[in-house]
Amino acid sequence: MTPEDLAQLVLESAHAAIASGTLACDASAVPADTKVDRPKSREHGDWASNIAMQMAKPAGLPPRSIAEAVAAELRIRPGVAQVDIAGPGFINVFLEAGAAGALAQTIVTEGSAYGRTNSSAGEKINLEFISANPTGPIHLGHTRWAAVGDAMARVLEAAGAEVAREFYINDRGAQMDKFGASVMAVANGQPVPEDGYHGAYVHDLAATIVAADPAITSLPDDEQLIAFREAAYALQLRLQQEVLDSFNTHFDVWYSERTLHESGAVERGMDKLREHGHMFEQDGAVWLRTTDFDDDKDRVLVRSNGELTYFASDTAYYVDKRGRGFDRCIYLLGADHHGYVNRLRAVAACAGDDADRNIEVLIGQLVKMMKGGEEVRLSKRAGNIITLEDLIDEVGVDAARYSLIRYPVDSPLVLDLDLLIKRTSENPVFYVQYAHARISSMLRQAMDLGINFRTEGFDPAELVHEKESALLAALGEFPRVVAAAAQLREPHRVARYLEDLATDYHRFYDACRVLPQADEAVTPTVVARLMLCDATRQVLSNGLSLLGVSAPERM
RNA sequence: GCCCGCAUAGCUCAGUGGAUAGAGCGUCUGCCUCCGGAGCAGAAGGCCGCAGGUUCGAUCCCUGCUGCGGGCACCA
Repeated sequence: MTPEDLAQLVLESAHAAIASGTLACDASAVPADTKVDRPKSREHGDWASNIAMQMAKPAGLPPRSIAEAVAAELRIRPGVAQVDIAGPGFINVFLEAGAAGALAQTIVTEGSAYGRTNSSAGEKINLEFISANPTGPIHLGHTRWAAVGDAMARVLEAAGAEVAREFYINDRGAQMDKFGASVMAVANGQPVPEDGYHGAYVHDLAATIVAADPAITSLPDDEQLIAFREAAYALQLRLQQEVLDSFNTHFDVWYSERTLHESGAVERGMDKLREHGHMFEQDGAVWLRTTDFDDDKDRVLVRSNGELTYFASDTAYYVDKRGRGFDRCIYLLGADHHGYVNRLRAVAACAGDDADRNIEVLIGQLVKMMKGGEEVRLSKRAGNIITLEDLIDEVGVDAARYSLIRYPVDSPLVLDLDLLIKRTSENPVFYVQYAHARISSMLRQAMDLGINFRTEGFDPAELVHEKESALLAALGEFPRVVAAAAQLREPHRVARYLEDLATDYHRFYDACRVLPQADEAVTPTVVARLMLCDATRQVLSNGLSLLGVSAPERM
């Protein structure tokens, strides 16, 4: 029995108590939905319901008497072993061992599908993250979203949402020219312009480009600038894509700002805004009156010199996303962009959308790296910027992703590189992966011993040990953890859950012998415990997969 | 000045209205003739920043204050 099944029984019981007259109130006092929680202390039961407190006010009855009436109905429901009332009106439920234990087989049968729900079904989400300029490597400022954004997409999909991961390429405007000029200067042995790009990577780009096309430096300056700009753009973009691929972060759409302009999307976006009457002209510029919707000041779309602002592209891009059928456009931005939140929301409102529904801007605080007790400021590769590639080289993909994902994004993050390369319990990713490897090892041995627990008569009622029922309860929570992580846009919940699950497993392992020793027989207990182990392994694997972290069978 | 976020154990941090507020590290004490000790059990350690409010009940929601971080372009 899953916790969701039990919650249904609780609702059923409440309605039954009213129908039979033992609970003297209207059926409308029963909430439409309810859930059961794991009590902090196991002595309180396997699961607890607070439905009596929820109903107290609408029913106009004391919570304890409601609890008594609901409990009486619950007691006669199948799978329920014992029901107690405690404190102000908690209903504590003990499940029959067979009902609780059956979950192990359910999980093994469902396999990688266990944990998937349709709690976010029907949502069509555009998830934009990173969107680094193609003028340099993916750096530390992008890494948090590279991991969290990707995990969020996976979690949303597991909750049934349709998700497009999108990367917006700012390949237009003055910065691109400065980028091209910088590479060109280096290639010609000249100093990089003051306002250009000075990273060491510019030298690598120049060298690669000249090696591929030695004649490039013989072109006239104006042609050469364009040639370098385009070659460097293509090369740098490919490098970004490669490093993100190696980081297990894959995008469905790489959206070029240039194509936005070439396709007429900018004009269409402006038309849409004009249509809703929030555009105006002043001082020779065209403005969007974002102050109609909570922005601090109005924003310029077309400068007095006739050039389109970056903001004009942003608005067009938003309108374009909506035109492609996404009803939720999620933006993942760094804290240094938090000033954009109100203006982006205002854009949605100016386009006639609901800023609370159609657009969501999530802000992540910044990331620092520490090593040897000091902040890391220098990159091996790029000179003055720490790159994602540096981080991967330093600690590996799994440790990097996991440690970036396991914290909520709304507080600043400090990565301790010394800790992340440690293969000890100080490093949570190894703690979780170790549990998976440990179980995998045991299952291999079971196979060597010829124990086929999947086909050998599983009796769920064997799983009666306190540590076994604690583990089962934890396993039962996985689907709702994933659903909550999706709904709240907080993939770190999955990581924290996995750490708790690993702890519950290790406790079980410590208390309960699984495999038969020496010449002992294969008992029903052995079979049942192996099923429980495999169920745990499956959930650890499913959870790690949602984070884009590997689940090793040996380590 | 205005806007956003944060404040929980010595340190790094979980905990989106429920029972005795948790984990890791650090400190102290135990557990491998036995399935992976990369593990487990226990001890010590707290004005959940301060003050009000809402609630049967607040670390959680609201207001004010204090402290810290970030942001306020006809830049990209």
